[in-house]
Amino acid sequence: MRLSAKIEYAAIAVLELAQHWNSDEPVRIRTICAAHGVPAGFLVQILLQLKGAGVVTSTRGAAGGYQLARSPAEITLDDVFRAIEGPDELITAITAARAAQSRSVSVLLDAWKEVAANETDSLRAVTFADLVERSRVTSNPMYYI
Amino acid sequence: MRLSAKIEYAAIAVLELAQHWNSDEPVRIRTICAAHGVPAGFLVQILLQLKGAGVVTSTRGAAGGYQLARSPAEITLDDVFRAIEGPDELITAITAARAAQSRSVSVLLDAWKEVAANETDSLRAVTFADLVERSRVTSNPMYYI
DNA sequence: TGAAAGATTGGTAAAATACTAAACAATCGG
DNA sequence: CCGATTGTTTAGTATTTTACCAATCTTTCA
Repeated sequence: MRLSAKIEYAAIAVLELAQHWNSDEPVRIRTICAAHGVPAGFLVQILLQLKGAGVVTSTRGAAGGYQLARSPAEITLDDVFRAIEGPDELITAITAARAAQSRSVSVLLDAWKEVAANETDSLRAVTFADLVERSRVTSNPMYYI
Repeated sequence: MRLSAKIEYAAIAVLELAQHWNSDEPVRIRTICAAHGVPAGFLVQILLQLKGAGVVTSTRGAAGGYQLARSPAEITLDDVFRAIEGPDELITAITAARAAQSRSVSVLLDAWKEVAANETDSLRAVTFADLVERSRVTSNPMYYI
């Protein structure tokens, strides 16, 4: 389980948007950067990718910004992961290429696939509504509206 | 779940050694390369790393080579993973650094850790004895002594 | 002693990562 | 309609990681 900075920032950004889900006003990139110290230029790319994957929507112009494309309950860590990393496939490229030649390597390939499937399951198990809820129930001196 | 070529080769090599577990003779690098098309120079490094992690042992000199350090039943995919990638920690470096400042990010950190723990569990669930066994029970026209 | 194996060191080309910068386009308040 | 404010797009780049190769050294056994 290796997380790139890009994915970590993406999750932080989506979580921030999830906390503003009740508000109608879109959240500006600048706001997210200020809140979590994410490099602004980098976040631009990340949000564009999330938008391309249908996770967030954007509003242009003054008073513009980003919002979640759907309810936080319908967005999982897996959605963010796939938006940034692309599909789960072709990751075991070397093993897959040799599986046809060797019975034992093909068994190994199946094992890797099983592990990957498990990972997807546990990423799907976590919604951003969960995360928002968890951060509320624990004692927290800070409020958002 | 991203697998580097290094990890894939490592797993293939360990599996090859697992299949020779009954034999007393160590397996040469050249043999593994010939069997699975692993780049020889690269495999040298990989086996050294596996040796450093205590997964394999080596015998120098003529008729030397590599062997598993313990029974295939006691070696899991997780062992290979950790040997190559290092410990599971500090992978969520960015999120971890910001967790102290923000309640919500700290909740996110916990979620990432949970996913990582699940991955470790499923990697630990697969032993190389399992893999050898699976490759035997399925119909296979090729034999290894 | 000399061939055959691993051990160690040092490199390196290519790709990925983690950004930065700048010009562009859309929106809205006045 | 103007201009400030926001997102959009494209291009570039420094750094790091990846995936190796090569050469030299050390150990072992016949």
